[in-house]
Amino acid sequence: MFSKSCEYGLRAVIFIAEQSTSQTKVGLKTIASAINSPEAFTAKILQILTRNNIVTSIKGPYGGFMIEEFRLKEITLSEIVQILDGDKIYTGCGLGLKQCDDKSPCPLHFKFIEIRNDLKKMLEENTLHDILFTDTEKNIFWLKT
Amino acid sequence: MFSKSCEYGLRAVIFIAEQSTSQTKVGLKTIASAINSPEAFTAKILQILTRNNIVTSIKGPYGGFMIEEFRLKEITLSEIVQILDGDKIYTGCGLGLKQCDDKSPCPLHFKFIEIRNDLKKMLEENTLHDILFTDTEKNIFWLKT
DNA sequence: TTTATAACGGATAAGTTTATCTTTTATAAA
DNA sequence: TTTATAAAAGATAAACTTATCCGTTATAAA
Repeated sequence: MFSKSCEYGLRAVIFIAEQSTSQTKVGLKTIASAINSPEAFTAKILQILTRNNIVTSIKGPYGGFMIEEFRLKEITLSEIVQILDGDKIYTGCGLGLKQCDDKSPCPLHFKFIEIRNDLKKMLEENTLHDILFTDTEKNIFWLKT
Repeated sequence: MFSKSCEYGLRAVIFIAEQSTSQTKVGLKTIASAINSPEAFTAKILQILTRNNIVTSIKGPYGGFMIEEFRLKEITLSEIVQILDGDKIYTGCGLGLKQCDDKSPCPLHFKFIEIRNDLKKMLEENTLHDILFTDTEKNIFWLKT
């Protein structure tokens, strides 16, 4: 569904968001080991997310990554996916055709948009805050592994 | 969503299916140019689909690819996708976690399976016959381009 | 039986994504 | 101000996907 970059990126952001709720800034090593991702590669992804104002980075000793609290209710999963994977997941034809739309649809077109719109809607509707505070206890598990 | 291989494969199969309804066997060149895909690469994909009994191939002069009529109502999009892309699209976690399931779900788990199940259902419910004979006139367009 | 045709199969190349390494830049604390 | 620390940035490598090339095999028609 998503690229590796995007998967790591989502995991990293969710982890950082979790920590940020207790004002805790986290470093790269901590993040990578928590979400089980390759460190250097994760660093690259975090750079992109920093440039795109999803996370805030602080250099130097006691530095690390964080997300400002008020941002938790603003940032949607959709934004993160768009930054890391572009919008091919939203706009592309299921069969990879360039000239496929409502007017001249491929054989799968209408069946596809339905599902894609659901995905899009889900990603747009869920902010980091939603992810952290729905399901309460369940969603911490993956930090432990 | 799908890999290039899978996109080309789906297009090729749908095209061959279309031609097969009028007992017409089609060659590689015809297929590749009809669906606008690289010839040699498409050949590889058709080999896989032949080995997996999706299409039937006939070698030699007047040879080509076809799908037996009774198979049109048996072959689902799901089968084709599984052969070409495996089942990562059905089974993988949205965040790429290995240990993610109903028992210990990642933060996106339940929101994800819903959409993935819809996709799965759609692919499983649609046979080649369905693709060819719903939407009638609309679905021929892409042969012309 | 020979010839031409078209799919098959193996090897190889190009392109992209994933991943690592090394140097630079910023900054907090001594 | 110096030192240690941690992110940023650039270069490079490994792995995978996409794509092409070429010799082999099967087969229909002459």
